[in-house]
Amino acid sequence: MSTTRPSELEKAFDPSRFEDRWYAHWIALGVFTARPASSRPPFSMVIPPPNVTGRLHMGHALNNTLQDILARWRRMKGDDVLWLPGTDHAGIATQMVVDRELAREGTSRQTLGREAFVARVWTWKEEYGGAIIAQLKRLGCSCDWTRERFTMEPALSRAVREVFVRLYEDGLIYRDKFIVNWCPRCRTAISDLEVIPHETQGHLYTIAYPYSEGGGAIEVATTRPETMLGDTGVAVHPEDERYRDKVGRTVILPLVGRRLPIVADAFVDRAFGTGAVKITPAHDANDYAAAQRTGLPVLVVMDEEARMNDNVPAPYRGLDRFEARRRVVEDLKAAGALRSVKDHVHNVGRCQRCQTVVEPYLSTQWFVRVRPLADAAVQAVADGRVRFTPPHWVNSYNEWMSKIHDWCISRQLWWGHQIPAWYCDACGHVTVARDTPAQCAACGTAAPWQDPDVLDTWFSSALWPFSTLGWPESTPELRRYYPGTVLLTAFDILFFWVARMVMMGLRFMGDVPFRRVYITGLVRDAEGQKMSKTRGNVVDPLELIARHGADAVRFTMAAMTTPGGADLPLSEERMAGYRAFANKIWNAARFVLMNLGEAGAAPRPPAVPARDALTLPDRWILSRLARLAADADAALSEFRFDEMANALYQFLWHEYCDWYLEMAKPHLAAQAAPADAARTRSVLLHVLERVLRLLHPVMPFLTEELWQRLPHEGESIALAPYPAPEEARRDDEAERRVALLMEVVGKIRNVRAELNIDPGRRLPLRYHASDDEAARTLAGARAVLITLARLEDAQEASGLDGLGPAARAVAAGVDLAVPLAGVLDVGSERRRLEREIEKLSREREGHARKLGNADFIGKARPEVVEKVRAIHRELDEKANRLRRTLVSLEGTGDASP
RNA sequence: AGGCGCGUAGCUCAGGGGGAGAGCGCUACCUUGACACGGUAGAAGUCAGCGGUUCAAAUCCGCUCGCGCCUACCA
Repeated sequence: MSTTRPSELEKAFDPSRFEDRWYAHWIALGVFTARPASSRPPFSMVIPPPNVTGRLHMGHALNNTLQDILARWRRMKGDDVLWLPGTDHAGIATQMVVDRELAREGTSRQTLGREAFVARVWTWKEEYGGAIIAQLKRLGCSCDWTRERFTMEPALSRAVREVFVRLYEDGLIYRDKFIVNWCPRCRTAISDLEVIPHETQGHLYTIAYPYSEGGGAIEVATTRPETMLGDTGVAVHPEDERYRDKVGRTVILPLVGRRLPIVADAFVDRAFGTGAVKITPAHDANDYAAAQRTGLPVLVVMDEEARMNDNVPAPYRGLDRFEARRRVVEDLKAAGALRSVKDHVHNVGRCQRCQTVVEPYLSTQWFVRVRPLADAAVQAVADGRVRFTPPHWVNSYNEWMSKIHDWCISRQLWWGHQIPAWYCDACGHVTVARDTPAQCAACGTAAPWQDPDVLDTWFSSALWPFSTLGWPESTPELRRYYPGTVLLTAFDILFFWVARMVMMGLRFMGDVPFRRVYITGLVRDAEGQKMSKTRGNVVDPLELIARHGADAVRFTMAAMTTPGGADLPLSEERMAGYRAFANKIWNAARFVLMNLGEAGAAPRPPAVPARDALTLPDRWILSRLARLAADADAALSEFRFDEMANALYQFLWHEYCDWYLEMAKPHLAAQAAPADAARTRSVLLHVLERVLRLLHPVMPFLTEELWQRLPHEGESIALAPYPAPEEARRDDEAERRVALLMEVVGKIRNVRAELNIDPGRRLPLRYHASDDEAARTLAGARAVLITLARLEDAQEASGLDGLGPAARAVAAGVDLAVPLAGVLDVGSERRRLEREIEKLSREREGHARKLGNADFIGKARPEVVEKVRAIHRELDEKANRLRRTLVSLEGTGDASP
């Protein structure tokens, strides 16, 4: 970095000129690198690992901005921050990407074979997989890139295997034949969470199954008539009078001719449909369970792509399930077995990834027995080892945990952690081991074959908080940074990820993976619609960064984050507003630099004098700064990103720029005393330098660029301390007196605007202060008053009668008059005063009512009563003074046109 | 079917027993040597509705009405 500081900034702020440069600077300095050997308190977070195939979307922009704010804030506060980044291998998504690539080349995964395919995926990952990492850097994320992790790298794969083996040995992982959610397009099992229910207009078909011995038929209802080909029974409720005598008899399955027993099982809802249910054990989870209970046989009638297999009559073999449905319905109709077809709205589960209708399918899979893990995870939240913000998410968490089913973790994919189980053809033994076994653990036969399936990507993500720190080794990092301080993510992966990390952390580390979970809402479009490719309303954060700068994007995310965790409707207008804010700061700094004089060349900021040597505005802005420093820090401590952002916005724009800079101007003018100017510069610089530091966690690039141009100590603002509030600078008197000054200026500006007086015209001011503090304030700030209100002079008078035509106003303890001989329109002035009196009276009314209520006087807290009295007194007194003015105005009509 | 959340200015949202707030937008005026990505002044609200508690309710409680979201094996 250059050590020279150009004294003048470009007129407009242009983030593209410096963002990349400062990011490189931070990396070169090692600002983001955690120091496990440091004696500072650790602060740690793991990034929610984005898919290695992923591109940065607004959700990433939101939660990584918030994490970065915390990381930079804690780092400046002196913590040893570890923000650990990385990506996950995204089994299905990545396999699909490479599948497509192969298809374009006219080949396929099957042609290549497994080993070559996996090698090909790695090649793809090396070439394209890191895109999102570069995008996070564009956002300014201060992750420790020296510790970047990937779920498929050897160390993390080892952790996955270790966990699998231990859970298996503890009986918490088992292999079983069960109905799973099967995606016929992805040709793999998926977990309950990956099935998205879609409300769908379908049909309820009622079909007659004739009794074998004749004498009518039993009617059953179904939404999936093609499954009848796999029926092995009919069930009724054991206490259903209608069917009591039918249990034990048999019916003939239409189109197939198979004889099906009628069984009794309490799962049947007597009120639904006909009260009799066809049982298709291999293609429905409830039916499978019922079949297990009643001993009905199980018949699989579809293949892995959901085409009817050879277990169905010849005409249906090879048909896709939906084609089979049409044919079955047609044939049933022709056979006279179809009794009715009714419109029926029901939920159809679709594959989260490809939208294909999920088929409940009987297959052999690996499962995690989650009940014991879930119970422990619920307990950890109940006793406060993990705290949620906002807290209402605990309800959802608990409810999900209480209804949880075993987790199907095997996937019929090639890209992922292959399941460490080996089968022996000789004796049938299953060997589950950390290392590839040379022989069967039971019979010693050589070379058992490994299960071809891989594990759910979320299985490895669940280990992320400790696998990334070196587990199962007890590394210094693991001992120092586990559990994490905070985990920050959106609510949509609360169950997928957060809940599972808590379970695994408790199981394998004996403690929760993080103390605090901060859950954000989802970023939506400006109309509040969820962003999706199909809607075409996806906003690319990188384009926003290009248009407004990373700092404006980040500030928007922070300012829009609500404490209730509500969704964020993204408004580009608002973002443009925050870019304007960045420009405002840029120009405030520009002003300061332009007025620096030789102080600009000093290596460090000049010291600010003690209170006695300061002007009222100096004392005021320093007091406001002290308050801001305390408020911003407190806000971040409570995850109130919005409050922190708004406090900074308010201070910088409306206090520092609107008032302090303006009040400083007369002190910097050529004719001002050198000492006066020097003191003013010291305050200007001091406040700016500190507020840049307070702002740095949200707007890292802009603050670095400006800070480097000011006199400063250190190599980066990212390494500068977060300013502690300077309690000694708190100054209630200065705040009170400047408030009066602002009120007086406001009144005069109001007079000017409402009486349509040329903004450039300098006005005379006469005032009468009825209390000593007000008199001292106005006299002491005469130059300021003249500048801010554009006056020609400001003179105190013992009374304001006899001035002739003058616009009049009142502030707290001060009467104001702007003599306007020859200009004042008495009619306008009268109307203006009447409006003002009216406003004051309306405000006064509510207070008067309270004071007239004996119960209020008697029961309200005394300080409240006193406050209401004071307000009432002030409003009353102001209104009275204006009324007297109004009366005196009646005598002066000379300037009326 | 259960659960959670939300209805405050035109829009997006803070606030949460004691003078209704912010940003953007809107109106009028203004290129004043930091900034027109700017300045000054202003208009704008039955705090969804009804009832209750309280001296006092936008705020606490109950009900109603709207709107979201999550969970669930209704064939």
